[in-house]
Amino acid sequence: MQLIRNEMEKRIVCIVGPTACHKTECAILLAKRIDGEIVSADSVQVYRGMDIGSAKPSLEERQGIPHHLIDCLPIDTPEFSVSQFRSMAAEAISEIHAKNRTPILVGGSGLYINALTFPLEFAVPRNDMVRQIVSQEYDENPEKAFGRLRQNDPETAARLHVNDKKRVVRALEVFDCSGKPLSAFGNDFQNDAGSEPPFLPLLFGLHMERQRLYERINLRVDRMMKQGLLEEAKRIYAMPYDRNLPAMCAIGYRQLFAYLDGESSLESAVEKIKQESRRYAKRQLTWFRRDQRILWRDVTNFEDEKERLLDEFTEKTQAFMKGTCE
RNA sequence: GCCUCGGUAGCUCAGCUGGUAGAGCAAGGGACUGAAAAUCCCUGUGUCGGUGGUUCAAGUCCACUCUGAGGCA
Repeated sequence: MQLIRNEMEKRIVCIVGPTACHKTECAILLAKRIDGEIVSADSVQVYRGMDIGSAKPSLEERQGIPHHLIDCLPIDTPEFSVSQFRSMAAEAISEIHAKNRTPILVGGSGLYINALTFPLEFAVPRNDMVRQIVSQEYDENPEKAFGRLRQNDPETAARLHVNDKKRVVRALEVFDCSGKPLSAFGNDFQNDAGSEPPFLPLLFGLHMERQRLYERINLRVDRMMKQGLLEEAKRIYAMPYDRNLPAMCAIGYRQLFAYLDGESSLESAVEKIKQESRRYAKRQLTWFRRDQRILWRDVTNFEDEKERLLDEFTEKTQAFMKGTCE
């Protein structure tokens, strides 16, 4: 009995997909129908002050539905990462469960979704000192550094490319800190090794015709500019933040900072934002496409079909939460 | 009407004296384990404007033709 109860408490609904694909609206509509609360899985919406560029839903758009993991960090947070996201999101989800409501995890940061739905360990915390040493080692001779990885962690080396500095350095950092290869931590989200994931997800994926998606992205960027994205970027630009902070690299802001630096025209910065957003959407699709758990729905004609779509999502969610699905 | 220079990948263009075409950008696909809106890898067949001709062989030479830009009358 206790077992079943715990099982129930681990269930969450997820809505994933590329940027500008109606995830936000869909999640809010679903939340209203099933008495849910929304947990954002978005690596930029966590930052306060990055509202327009990260496409945060306004209070009005949220329609009274509680949103978690939005606006919970200042921009100059140097070390926010997946594992912190996971513990904060896990806490939010538990609170929602405790209220007997349904958590709806929605967002486009694929790794964040996986951190909550696959048994990833993140066992070895980041170590800046070691990372710096290894990074230097890599800069001096990438081939040699990669050779050392191949020797100590052939499995991870086989997965990575020499040029992928971030990952090669991180893998060596893990080895140097723990004495164990990264691959020995045995968490693999392609075919999990049998250990328990933090939560049991029902995954809905939204997609649409590529051309339509790109149109929507372009239009949304234009709308953001009208809503004052430049002013928002200026406000952040005026602060003495380190340009290498994760938040400062976000699409929309980075390109406008380049404009404010005098490196490009405003027009070309806006074009760049659109292009980078389109490429981002493509990468998101690549990420989510390989996830066999996702139930995909075409939302090319979202406006016409949303009632029917929501009916289906509602029904599937209710069955899933009761445990009669699967 | 005449002269000149163009028309080659989605775009901008290379292609020497004939041997069935290649760069940049765009685009597409993939990877992803404490930076993930980040980071990295892979991918170039296209009526060489059209028709005919010369040639063993034509993007390349010739003729005609369509079309764009500029110049001269």
